[in-house]
Amino acid sequence: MDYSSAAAYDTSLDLNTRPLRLFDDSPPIKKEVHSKILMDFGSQLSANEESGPLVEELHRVSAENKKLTEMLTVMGESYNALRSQLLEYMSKNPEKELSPISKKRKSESSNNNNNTSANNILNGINNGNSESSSSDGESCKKPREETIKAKVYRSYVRTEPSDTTSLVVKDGYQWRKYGQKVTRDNPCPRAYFKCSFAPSCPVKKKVQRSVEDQSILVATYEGEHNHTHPSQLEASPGSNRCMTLGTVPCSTSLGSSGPTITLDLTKSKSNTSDTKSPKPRTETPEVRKFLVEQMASSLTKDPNFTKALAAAISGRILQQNTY
DNA sequence: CGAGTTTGACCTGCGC
DNA sequence: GCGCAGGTCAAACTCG
Repeated sequence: MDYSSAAAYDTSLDLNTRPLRLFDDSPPIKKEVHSKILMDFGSQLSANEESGPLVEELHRVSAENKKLTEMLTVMGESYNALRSQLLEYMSKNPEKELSPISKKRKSESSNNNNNTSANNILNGINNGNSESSSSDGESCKKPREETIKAKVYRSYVRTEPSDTTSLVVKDGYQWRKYGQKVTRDNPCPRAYFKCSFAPSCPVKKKVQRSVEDQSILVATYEGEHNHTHPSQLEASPGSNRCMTLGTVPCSTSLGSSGPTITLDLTKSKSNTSDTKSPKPRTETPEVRKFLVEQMASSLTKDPNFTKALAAAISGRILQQNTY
C-alpha cells in the first residue's frame, strides 16, 4: 500500500477523542504527527517531482484539516462547558431528574433518543460515535437481578450500510447470544448477549441498530467483566484485535465490512480500576499527559493498529474520491 | 458431537 | 386484573 499518498488526504481519523476532551491539557499529538507527515511529504514532493497541483492540493487539504481541527476544538470546549454545568447541576440536585422521565420501563429503549435534555445536548456534540451513559437511564429497570447496580454504558459502532442484518459488535470479548426481540420503538430487532468468556461473568450486552441511522449499531453493556480482557490473555494477532490503550479500551476490527475502530471512551480508566466509582474525572494535567503519551505510544507501536489505520485511511481516500 | 444461534413461550414489571 | 412490552429461557436447529 502506498502510505505516502494517503498523507495528502485528511488522515485524521475521527476517533472522537478530541470532542470528548478527556485530556484537556494534553499536547496536540495527532495534530503534530499529522502536520509532520504533511511537511515531510510536502518537502519530498517538491524535491522529487514538480507536482504542483498535488502540493496545492496538499496545502488545501492541510488548511481544511486545520479548520476542522479548530472546529473540533471549539466543539470540545462547548462540550466541556456543558458537561461541567451538568455535573455541577447534578451535584447540586442529586435527587432530581433532569427531565420528567416517567418510571416507565420504556425509558430504556427511549434513552436512545430522548434520555435527558442535557444528555441530548452532550450527545449532539459528541456526534454519537461513542458516548458514556453511566449515569444511565436504565436505573428504573426491574430489580430482579443485582445488575440493577451494575454500570451501564453504551458504545456506537458504525457498520457497512449494506450490512443491515448483522448485530455483531466486535469488542474483543466472547459473547453468547441468548435472545432476540423486536422492540416497540425500533423495527430492528434487539439482540441479547451474555459474556461467555468466563462462565461466571455477569456482563450482558444488548445490540440494536439505531433508529435514525441503521448503519450504526448501539451496544449497551450492563455490568462489569470479572475477568481480564481476552486479548490480554492471548495476544494472538488476527483479523480482530482488542487492546487497551493505556487506560482507554479500544478495539479494532478488520472484517469484510471494512475496518472498524472502536474507542471505548465511555471508560476513562481500565476495567479493573473503574469498577467502583463512576465519579467524574479528577486526573491532574500530569496524569492526563501521561495517559496521552501512553496511548500514543501504544498506537504507534502496535503493528495491527498501523494496519487498521492504513486500511481506514485507504477507505477514506476511496470515499473522498467518490465525491 | 459440541458450541453457538434461532425463536416461540414464558416471566415479570408497569400503567391503566 | 388485564394487557403491553422488555427480558429470559430452553428446545430445536445449524454449523464446523
